[in-house]
Amino acid sequence: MQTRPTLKDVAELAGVSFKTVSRVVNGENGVSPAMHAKVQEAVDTLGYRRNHSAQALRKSGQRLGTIGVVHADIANPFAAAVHQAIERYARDHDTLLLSGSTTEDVEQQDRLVEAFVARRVDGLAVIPSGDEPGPALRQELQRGTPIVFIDRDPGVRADLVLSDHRDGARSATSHLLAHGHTRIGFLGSREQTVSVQQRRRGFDEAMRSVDGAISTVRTDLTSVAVAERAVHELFADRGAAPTALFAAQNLAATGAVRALHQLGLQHEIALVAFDHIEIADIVEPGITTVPQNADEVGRRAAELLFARIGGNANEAQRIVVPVDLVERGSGELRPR
Amino acid sequence: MQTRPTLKDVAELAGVSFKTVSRVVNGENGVSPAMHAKVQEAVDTLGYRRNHSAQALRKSGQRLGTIGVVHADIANPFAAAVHQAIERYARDHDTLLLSGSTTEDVEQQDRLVEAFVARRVDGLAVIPSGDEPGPALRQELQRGTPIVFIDRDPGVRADLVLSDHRDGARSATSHLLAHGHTRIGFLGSREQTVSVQQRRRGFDEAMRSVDGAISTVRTDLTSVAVAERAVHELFADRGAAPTALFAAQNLAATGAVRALHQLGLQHEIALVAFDHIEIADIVEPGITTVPQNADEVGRRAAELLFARIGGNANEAQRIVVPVDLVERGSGELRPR
DNA sequence: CTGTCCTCTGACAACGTTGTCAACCCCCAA
DNA sequence: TTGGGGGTTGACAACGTTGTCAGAGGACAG
Repeated sequence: MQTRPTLKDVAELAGVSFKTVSRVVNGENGVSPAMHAKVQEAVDTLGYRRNHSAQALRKSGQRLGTIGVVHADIANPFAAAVHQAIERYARDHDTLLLSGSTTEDVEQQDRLVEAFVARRVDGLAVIPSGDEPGPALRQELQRGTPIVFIDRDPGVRADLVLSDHRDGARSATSHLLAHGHTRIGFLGSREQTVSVQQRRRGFDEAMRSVDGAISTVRTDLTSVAVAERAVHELFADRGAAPTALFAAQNLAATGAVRALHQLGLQHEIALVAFDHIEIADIVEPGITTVPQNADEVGRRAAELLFARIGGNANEAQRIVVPVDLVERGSGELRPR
Repeated sequence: MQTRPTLKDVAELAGVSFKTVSRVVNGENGVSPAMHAKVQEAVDTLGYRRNHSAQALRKSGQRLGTIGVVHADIANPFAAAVHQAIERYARDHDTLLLSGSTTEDVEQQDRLVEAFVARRVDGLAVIPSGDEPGPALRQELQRGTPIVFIDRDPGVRADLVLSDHRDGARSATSHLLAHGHTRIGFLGSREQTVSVQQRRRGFDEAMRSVDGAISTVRTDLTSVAVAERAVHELFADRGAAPTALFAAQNLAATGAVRALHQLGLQHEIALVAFDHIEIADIVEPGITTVPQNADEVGRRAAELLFARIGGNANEAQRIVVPVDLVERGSGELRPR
C-alpha cells in the first residue's frame, strides 16, 4: 500500500494552505465558494481520506466513534445475534465495532482488551470468558473505562445484561418434573462458564424441590459432536438412564437432539433446551425451548454502554432479560 | 473516560526522559537493568498503555495490524463461520479485525469502507453487497489497497474466494431431475445478489438439459418467514405446483422446510438446499444439502489478503471452492 | 595520564490533524 | 479619505509516539 495523500498534498495541488483544506474537508464555514470548489476538486482528484489516527491523536481524550466487542465465540448464533443488535444501535450513534473472539480463553480476552484499549475505543462490550476477568480487564474496570458485560456475570461490579439463566433453567426443569419425570439429565457446556453455572443452579433448585428426584449431570459438552457422544453414552444402559433431558446450551441441545434421533428415542425421552434452536418447530417432535432474546440483550447492553460513554456515572446496573418456555412437544413427553 | 497516562507521565514519575520509557515499553535494548526496573515500576503503577493512534501516525505507511471485514449480513451463519475462519488466521498474524455489516446496502458498504480506510487498515475483506462496488470501494481498488472479496463476484478484477455456486446448483438440480422430477421450483433470496444469480444460472442450465422440464421461480425470499409464505402460496394449487424444490440459500431453505412440514408435504415434495443447515440430519426426512465450506473459504481469503498486504503484486486470483451434494433423504424423494 | 570507544541517556524532529490566533483584504460608514 | 469591522486565509503549536543524533560518562588500551 503506497502512502496516501495528506492535507498537505491536497493543499499543494490546490495552491492553498493545508488549513484551508482541513476546513473544507470538515465542512467548516468561513470558506469562500470559489475556494471551496477549488479545494474540493483537488480532494476528489487525489482521493483524499482523512487519517483517523492523526485526528484521534489531535483530539485525544474525546470520543472517536469506535467500540470494542469481545466475544467468547462469535460463531455461536446467540453471540452473532447479539453482535448484530449492538451494531444496529452503534450505527445510529455513528460508531464502528472492533471485534474479536477469545475461544473462551481469559488470556486471549486480556490480549483483546489491551489491543482495543491501545486503539482508544470509547468503550467495551464483553461476553466474558472464564469466571473472572484477567488483569488487563480488571485494570480498565478500575480506570472507569466504559464497559458492559453481556450474558455472563463477570464476578465484579459492572454494568451487566443477561438472560435470566437461573429462572429459565428452573422453569425448564420444573416443566419436566411437572410432566412426571423424576430422573432428569443435565447437559452443560463449559463448566467454567458462569451462565452455565447459573443454569445448573436453577436446575438443582428445581430438582431439590421434589422428593426423590435424581439428577444425572454431564458437563463440558463444548461442541455438538461431544454432546452427541455424551447422550449416546448416557443411554447405553437404559435402566439407569434419565427419562428426560435438560440441555443447558444451544450446541449441547443440538447434539442431544441428534443423538436422540439416532437412537430412535425422540418420542420417549423428554427434552427441553435452553436458547434458540433454528428449526425447533420442524423436527418431530418439536423441541420445547427456553429461548434467549438476543436482540433485547444486545440492545440493552448497547444502551448501557453508550450511556456510560456519554458520561453516566451512576452505580453499575444489572439488567436481567426474562426468558419464557415455549412448548413444542419434546418437553411434554411423559415417562413410560 | 479521563485522560490516560502518556510516556511523559510515566517519565515524570520515574524521573527519566520519556524516550527512555519508550525504549522500555518497546523492549529495545540499550537500557541498563536498574533503569529498566525503575521505569517498569512506573509503567505498572500508572497502568500505561501505548496510544495506538500516535504510534500509527508516527509509522504511517507501515502496517498496523488491523484489517477490516465488511459483511453483508453478519448474522447469517455462513458469514459468521467465515468471519471466525478469518479471525483465526489473522490472530496468527497479530492482526485485529474491524467489522461491520451492510444489511446488503451498497451505500452502507461504502460508508464502512471509508471508515475502515480512515483508520488505515492494512487491508479489507468484503462480502460484497449489490452487483457492483460503490465509488469509495472502487477507488480503493484502484489505489491498490489490499482487498479480497468473498462469496460473491464483485464484478471487478480483484482477489476473490467463493464457493462453486453455479456447479453446486447445477448438480443439486440434476440430482432432482435424475430422481424423475420435471417440475422443479427455485427458491432464491435477493435477486441482486451475485452468488444467487450464479445459483440460478446453474439451476437453469440443468433444467434446460432436460426436455420438458418446467421451472417455477420465486426470488427475493430474504427471510425465513418470507420464504415460508412463498412455499405456502406455491402449493395452494397442487395441480400446477412443482414436485421438487431447490432452495438456493440457507434462510430460504429453512423457510421451505418449515412450510413443507406445516403442509405435511415433507415426504412428498423433494427438496435440496444450498448451504449448511444445522440439523439437516435430524428432521424427517433428512435434508439433502449442498453445503458450503465456510472454513475453507475464510481461510483461503485470509491467505490471499495477507499475501497482498505482504506485498504480493501478482495478478488478481480467483479461488473457487468446490461443493458436494450430501444425500439425506429429502432430495431422493421421487414424484408420485 | 590521555585518547578512544562503547554504553547509556536525552534532546529534538516528524508523522497528519485540529484549535488558536494573527493577518489580510475589502466594504462601508463617518 | 480614513478607520473600523467582518469575512477569509494562513502560520503555528500541540496531540503521543518513534527514529536520529548527539552528549555524558565510564572502561580500557596505549
